[in-house]
Amino acid sequence: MIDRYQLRYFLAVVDAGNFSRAAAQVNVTQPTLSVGIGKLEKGLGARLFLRNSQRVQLTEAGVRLLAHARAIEREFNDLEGRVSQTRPVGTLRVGVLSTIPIRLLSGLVSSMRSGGEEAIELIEGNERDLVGRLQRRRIDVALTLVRPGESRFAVEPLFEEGYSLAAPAWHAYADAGVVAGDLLADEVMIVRRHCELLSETSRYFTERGVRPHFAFRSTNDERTVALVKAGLGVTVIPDSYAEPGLALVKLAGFNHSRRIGLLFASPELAGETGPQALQALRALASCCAERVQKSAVR
Amino acid sequence: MIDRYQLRYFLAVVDAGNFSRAAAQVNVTQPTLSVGIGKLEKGLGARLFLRNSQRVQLTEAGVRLLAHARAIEREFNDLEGRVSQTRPVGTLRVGVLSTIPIRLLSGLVSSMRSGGEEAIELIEGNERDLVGRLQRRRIDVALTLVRPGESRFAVEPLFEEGYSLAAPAWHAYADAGVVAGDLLADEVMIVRRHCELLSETSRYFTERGVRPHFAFRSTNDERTVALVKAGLGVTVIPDSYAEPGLALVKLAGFNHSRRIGLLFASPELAGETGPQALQALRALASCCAERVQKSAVR
DNA sequence: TGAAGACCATACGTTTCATCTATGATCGAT
DNA sequence: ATCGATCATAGATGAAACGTATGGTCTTCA
Repeated sequence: MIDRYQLRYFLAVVDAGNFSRAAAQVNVTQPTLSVGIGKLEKGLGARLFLRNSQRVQLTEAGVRLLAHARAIEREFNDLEGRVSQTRPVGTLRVGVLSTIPIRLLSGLVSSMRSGGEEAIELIEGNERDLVGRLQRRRIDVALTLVRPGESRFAVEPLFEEGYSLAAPAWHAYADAGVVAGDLLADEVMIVRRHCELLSETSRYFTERGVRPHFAFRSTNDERTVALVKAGLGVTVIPDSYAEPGLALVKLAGFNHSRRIGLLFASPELAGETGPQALQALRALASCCAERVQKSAVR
Repeated sequence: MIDRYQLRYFLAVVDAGNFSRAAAQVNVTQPTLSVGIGKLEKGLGARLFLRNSQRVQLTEAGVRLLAHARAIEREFNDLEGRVSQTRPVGTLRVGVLSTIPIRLLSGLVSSMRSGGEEAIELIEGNERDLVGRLQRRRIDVALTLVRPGESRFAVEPLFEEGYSLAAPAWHAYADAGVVAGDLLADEVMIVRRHCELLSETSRYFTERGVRPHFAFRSTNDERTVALVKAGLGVTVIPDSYAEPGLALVKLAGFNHSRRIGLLFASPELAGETGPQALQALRALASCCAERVQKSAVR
């Protein structure tokens, strides 16, 4: 049965003119889009594109599909816009990367609660998820990773941070500052399954001949931190998770960092316009400034 | 993101008036439909049904969704009907249960090839799949399981068959006729993963204290038969898979059978109307008659 | 009032499949 | 020839759709 995502892929190819750009447009990789179009074609029993070199061209069946596909996508978007519970005006919908500690947002939330009648709504998700929501205007702003070449959205960078090995404060390496990866062969580890650097982290250790035992795998960083403090094991985690009782130690040769910032659904929001938006931005900014300061002091 | 299947569930509930009947209508279980509706509601951020006892009632958001959902489903159906490659008129689209041996269909195909200008098109699928295609008129007739209370489609029963243990012809039990399940403790087995009786089969053996070693798991019955004949192991399979070199032995106490027949997308097809349909039916019927005969001789 | 039945929700395990990474094939251009 | 651009294919993985089992809440009826 034909599914929605296949139509989105199809429309993206029509818009973009080739598979690779289309894949970027819908935030998937090129092979993913390729098999998606393949499934659609098989499902319909008709080729949709002529894959000449240098250009894809709609077949007759493709042209026929196009009208339907556009109609369906428009209707879906309508639906998502209109059926949802009408939120109070002045509500800022903020997407939050799920690998960002909620502690960073407490300040924002409380300042909004005390600061007037504007409301705020938080939506968690991974990077792809959030970008998708931004594109479809389901959120107004996202607190997420900022990639170097970001061109789809207006950006306001907030801070950059590294990753460290997190261990309980009483751990042998707690005060070391830096530790070499290959010394960690006997450490029990905890896997943060949704970490942006999951594959890089595992490569880092395997390259150093370390095959750690994993005591826990979770997508909940707050739980992970609690278990690290309790002594179950150690983990690799962004520096902003620093908190009392948790020691953060740099891993020698693990030189990754991430840039966190705000992505805006519409460029106008990025300016100084919109009282509630402005207020929220300021709150976030000050909040992050604090954090960076703490981290430096650490 | 809202997906097509969720809208189908939603429409089914609106049509059927309660979740259980709706689930039957879209060929899923009630819990499956329940969580599907739940996802849709969470995705929209609004309740769609008031679950009063005895009746579900549309909320305001539900009413708003209804129009969009109907429009989208209509458009999807249109699309599937119109965009597909126009097949030559007179083509009979036959759905075939994937656990039915293709050998049964060879006769049909060759008789169609020699029998005039009518064409035939075969579509494989499991039971749910085929029922879905029938309902959406993507196939004209399905050669599949016939359930006792079938009321959605016109039915033409063809034959009933049991299941047997399939072993190579030189196997110790090959000429036994019947064998007790608990004697098979040391047999290597092959799992037919899409078998309708997979869970019943595994229960049959566990109840008799048999925990077989599985040498192969496949969804391809022709490969399975080939491997059984080659001596890799034994398997439980419908009797119609009988062929030279393969011994079929009844399992004592394993008294399951399946009824195979034709389900028709439209009642008119079930009659004597339609020259090419008629011809195809006769071919199938005679084909199956042959098979039953062979099986009796076995 | 208590047992039974109809109905929906939840928990948990399994399987499917959308997606990823890695790699190959094809074609133009330099 | 080689490189870069493009799409296809293969294999692995993780998310989620789905089924089975079960529990809770009504209504009905003895």
